[in-house]
Amino acid sequence: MERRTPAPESLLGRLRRRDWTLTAQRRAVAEALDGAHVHLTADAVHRRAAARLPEISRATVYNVLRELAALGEVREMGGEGRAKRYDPNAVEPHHHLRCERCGALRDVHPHGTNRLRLPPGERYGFALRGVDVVFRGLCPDCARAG
Amino acid sequence: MERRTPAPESLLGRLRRRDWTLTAQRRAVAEALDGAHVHLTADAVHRRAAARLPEISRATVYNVLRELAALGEVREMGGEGRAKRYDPNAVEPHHHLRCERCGALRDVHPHGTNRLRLPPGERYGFALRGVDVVFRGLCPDCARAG
DNA sequence: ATCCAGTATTAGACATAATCTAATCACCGT
DNA sequence: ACGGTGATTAGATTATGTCTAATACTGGAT
Ligand SMILES: [Mn+2]
Ligand SMILES: [Mn+2]
Ligand SMILES: [Zn+2]
Ligand SMILES: [Zn+2]
Repeated sequence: MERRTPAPESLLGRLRRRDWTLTAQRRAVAEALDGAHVHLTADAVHRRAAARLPEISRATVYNVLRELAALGEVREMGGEGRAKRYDPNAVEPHHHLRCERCGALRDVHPHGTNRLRLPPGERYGFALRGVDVVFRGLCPDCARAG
Repeated sequence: MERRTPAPESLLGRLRRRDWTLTAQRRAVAEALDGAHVHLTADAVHRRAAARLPEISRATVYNVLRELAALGEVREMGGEGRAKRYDPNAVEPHHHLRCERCGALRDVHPHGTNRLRLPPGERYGFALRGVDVVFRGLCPDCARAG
């Protein structure tokens, strides 16, 4: 019998509970972001949001993404040289698997992350807040393409 | 008695052994990069290189950094914020500790990295090439500053 | 030493991602 | 309706990185 975590509440659901004005534009952005394994660029979010709300501006999409990241509701991920990607899955802790060629990201839950320790001599006085693990590789599409 | 790994050969030393034309510009870039815990942006590399060789162009710095990364002599790191950073320490495997506020990076050698495993069901057909571990926190300077 | 072919370097144009600015708009309480 | 607050907007601006086509340099052959 497999243990299943209950499906986490959607981003939009979490936002409704917040004291945060939920405008049409902000709803469109939240809906564009939602889903599993979704790690869109700001530009892709804008395309999706504009499909529902054609007059939404690029500036608003950037504004809203920045605010959601500041609120801790989405995770902003530096795209290894490409555009940043936005991860709506900020509730369930997880790590990532990234294609070195096309930048595609998958959510993963690797074993052994709780064993990671920084030796005392290598803390350099930092106040630690977390650790990110990124597996690198080639996705099936890119492996075929060379 | 502490076990010490022998000091790894410098980037410049490794490059001399390569079949790779070592021009004045390339030497200036390699010297700008060299050192422990050094993770400079392309722009910072250019400033340092230009201090020695004032006529070196931005294009050349970008060209050389790209080539060194392709040769595997420096590691190109997507700098969670904006500009990529270049790590001359490509020989000794290591991971990083990053300040979430100012972006400062230190080299670290955490325990437990060899225990990291991706469950078979989460490989998504990727050909794995490695794993990066980044500890996040606040450096002493930023902790003081708020 | 000179020449040549291939390579490296260069300035500046171009491209892309992201932010900023200042004007306008929408919503809410009165 | 009015006014104030905050959200949205187009477009300018900044930051980072790539590309192009002309020039300079390098190393080998003679
Ligand atoms: Mn994710
Ligand atoms: Mn490093
Ligand atoms: Zn790929
Ligand atoms: Zn810091």
